[in-house]
Amino acid sequence: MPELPEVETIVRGLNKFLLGKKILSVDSNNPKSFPNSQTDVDKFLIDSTILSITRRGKVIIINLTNSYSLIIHLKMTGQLIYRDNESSFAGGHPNDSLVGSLPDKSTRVVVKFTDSSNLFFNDQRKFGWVRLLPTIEIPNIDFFKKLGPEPLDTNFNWLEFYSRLKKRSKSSIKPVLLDQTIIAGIGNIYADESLWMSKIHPATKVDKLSKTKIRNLYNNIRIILSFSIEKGGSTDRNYLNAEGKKGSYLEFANVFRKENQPCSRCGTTIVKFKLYGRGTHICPKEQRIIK
DNA sequence: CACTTGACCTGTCCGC
DNA sequence: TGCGGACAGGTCAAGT
Repeated sequence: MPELPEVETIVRGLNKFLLGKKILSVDSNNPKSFPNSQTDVDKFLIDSTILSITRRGKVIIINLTNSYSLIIHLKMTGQLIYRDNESSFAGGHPNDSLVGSLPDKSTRVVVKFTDSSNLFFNDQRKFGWVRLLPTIEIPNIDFFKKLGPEPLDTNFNWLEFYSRLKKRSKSSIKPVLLDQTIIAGIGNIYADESLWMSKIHPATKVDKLSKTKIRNLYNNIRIILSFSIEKGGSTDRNYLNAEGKKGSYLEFANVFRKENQPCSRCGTTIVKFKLYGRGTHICPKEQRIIK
């Protein structure tokens, strides 16, 4: 589900609400969603305080005052929703949200704070997870050790993007963009959107792309991710921000979920097909495979 | 090794 | 209305 802009939006929201809150309890009904034991919870979570909340790729990191952290991967359908008390959901337009009162049947983990506010981890498909780690060990876990650079980092320049892509010169560009070890944070929506903007067919082999094309793709990835953050991310089905509200990027999307609609640049009908198991959207006129 | 497919889950939608 | 199948924003593991 959530890609970089959605996760970034959630992290910004959590930073508004959670800093300085003290944990009263953590409960889970599914060991896959939260594998740590009650002993760990008692020892490392109860009475600790939220120090900071950050993001790396699509992973959320909640740092606690006792040198432990909660790391959270939302995968396809995960949500992290803050409620300051049970009645707070009464406000807000129904169209702004996809959830009613919490917890509900998709709730996998509940973090209660001493001021009676709650953080709910909802996850329909149970792919996502929350886990507790010593803060200092985070960079050492496999996922983070292998994770590629942040596309919006000011130190990440197009030449680095170019050299990282070249490590996969024989494979198609789309699965390379989705490979988190090459570049962090891009998922199916923003891969399709950036390839459309760059007029590149997603099945084009990396070694068929010119330096100019790759530089252009690098620029477009950064433009699209930044723009989506401004719009609060994309709500396709399940995504909600920390306040339980939708993002509006898809109203501005050019190809994702736009099949059978005209291309905004040339009017050709947008086509959807399956590529390496992922739904893929292109303008068939402008995005051609270079042989 | 590098690429590709299936598995992990639940829910919804679409066609018959 | 019921039922089967396809599909869904992500990653792994296991094939080839």
